[in-house]
Amino acid sequence: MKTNQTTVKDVALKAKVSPSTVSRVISNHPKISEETRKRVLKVMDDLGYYPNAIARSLASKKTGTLGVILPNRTEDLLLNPFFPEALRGIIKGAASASYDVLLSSSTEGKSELEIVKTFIRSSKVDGIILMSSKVNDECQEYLSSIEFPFSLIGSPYDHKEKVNHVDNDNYMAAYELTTYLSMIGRKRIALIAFGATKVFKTAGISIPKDLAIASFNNSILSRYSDIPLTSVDINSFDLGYYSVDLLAKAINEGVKGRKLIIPYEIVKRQSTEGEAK
Amino acid sequence: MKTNQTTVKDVALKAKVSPSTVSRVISNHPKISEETRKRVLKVMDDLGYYPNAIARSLASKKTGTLGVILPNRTEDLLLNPFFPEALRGIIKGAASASYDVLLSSSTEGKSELEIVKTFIRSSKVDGIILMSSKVNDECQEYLSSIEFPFSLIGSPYDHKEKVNHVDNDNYMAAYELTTYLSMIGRKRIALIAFGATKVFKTAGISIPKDLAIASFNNSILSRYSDIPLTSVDINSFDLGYYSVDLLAKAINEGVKGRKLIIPYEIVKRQSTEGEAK
DNA sequence: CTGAAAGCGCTTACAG
DNA sequence: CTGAAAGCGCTTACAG
Repeated sequence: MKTNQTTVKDVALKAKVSPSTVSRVISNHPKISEETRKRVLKVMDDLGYYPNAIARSLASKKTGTLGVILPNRTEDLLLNPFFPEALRGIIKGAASASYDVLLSSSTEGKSELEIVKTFIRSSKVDGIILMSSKVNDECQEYLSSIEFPFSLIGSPYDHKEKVNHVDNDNYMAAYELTTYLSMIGRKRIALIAFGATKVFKTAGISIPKDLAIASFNNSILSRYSDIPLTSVDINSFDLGYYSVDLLAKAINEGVKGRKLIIPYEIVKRQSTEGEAK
Repeated sequence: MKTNQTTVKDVALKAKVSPSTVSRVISNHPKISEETRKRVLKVMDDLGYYPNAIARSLASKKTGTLGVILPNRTEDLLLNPFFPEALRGIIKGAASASYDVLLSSSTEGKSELEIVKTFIRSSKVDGIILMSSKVNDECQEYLSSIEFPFSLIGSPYDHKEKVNHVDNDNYMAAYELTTYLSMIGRKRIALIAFGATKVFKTAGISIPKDLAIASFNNSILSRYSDIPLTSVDINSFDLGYYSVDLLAKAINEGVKGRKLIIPYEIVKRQSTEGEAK
């Protein structure tokens, strides 16, 4: 491994300026003459210089990193396309806002709250994204109480007026779905558990003839299921992407209590085809 | 937000020792008397002190962070259970080895190699995990050339003797699967693309009567598919988990070219049931 | 076993 | 527009 990385000092020396000036060029300070900027940039390039992020963090008290806590349960991560998709959105959003993403998940030994606290107390992140809202969520509580920048995917269980969050209009989605089902002549409408299609199949109930089925979240399963399921696509990628947007605003502008509604989309498939018999 | 965090200095003052001693207590230095250790620990607790990870990194040149680069393609992330599962394994392994995980993915603007370089040059990570091996992988090439600690999930495309990697014995798995299929009387065996079951269904070919199908990777789809697919479970979680193990050894002991074989498991399901007709 | 001192590589008021 | 100086919060030889 190569050691002795080149530093601002090396660049300063070779460019015949002070380290302060090099630093200002790095951070795109406006009051640098075009001439010196170019010269410094050239030297940086010649020397293959790249700023040390850790040193920058320590001096500037900004880490350029966002903390994300993943759920610990396998099923959630695997069966639910929300997590990988939202994570993709977060990574993308973070990249476009020049942030890195620090990931963790609760373990046997550590609760989500403990991870959040560790992230913050060790000064590793500028802000935190909570990927799922829970009732009595201690993370929401804690982050609110110390006023640490964070944003939430989902609906805050409390203090809605203070918590930044992105969400779908689930009420409207359910309403629209119900309306659609009743419009095609369906009378009895219920919300059920995944896996139900197999049960119905075993019980000799035909879908969509005897029973129309629709699901939330547009999972891969709804798409590739024996009978493709009508589903509400909640747009997980965007939920993730815009949660970063909100968090960045919370960090940089002190934004609080902002709410962003991500449009959903009802994807009609075979499971609700045709009229009721 | 609370500012002015308590520092080693505060602790030192109150515990009537030097900052050096506090630092040694933090890092569990062996040559500290039990007495002072206890005293310092008590003060740390009283003051709610928590070491600043950034400052530690800068001084010690260790970040306590592992870099992971995710693929950029949606399909991979969603359809392939490997990624979320392996990621879960990585996070778990990292947690148990006291590492954090820094995540990124290539974007339109940035290649995987550029991300790797940025991670390293900005001193943000101690090591890197490559989640998928590619032919002519420039990341493998680069990391090998600068001798930066990394481990690979999959088989190195080159320099096998130098690259730490975890992998399945895919050759053996394919062999075993083929043997199994031929044992149940199947004559013509082929490797096909996902989505094939629908095509066969449409074409009026019955599974497993006319055709037995088996798949690699034990995806959710194979489990919940109309006709559940026999599949090779490659144990993605373990692949992730042990890639961290290997990486930690690379970082701390300079281990190179170590290879770890993760056992696979053939999960027999309906798609290969019964004898050929 | 413990401390004083220097240093990690930046940033940022302050002054000019 | 630029520089000198102090500081961010730790760690680590070195010396005792």
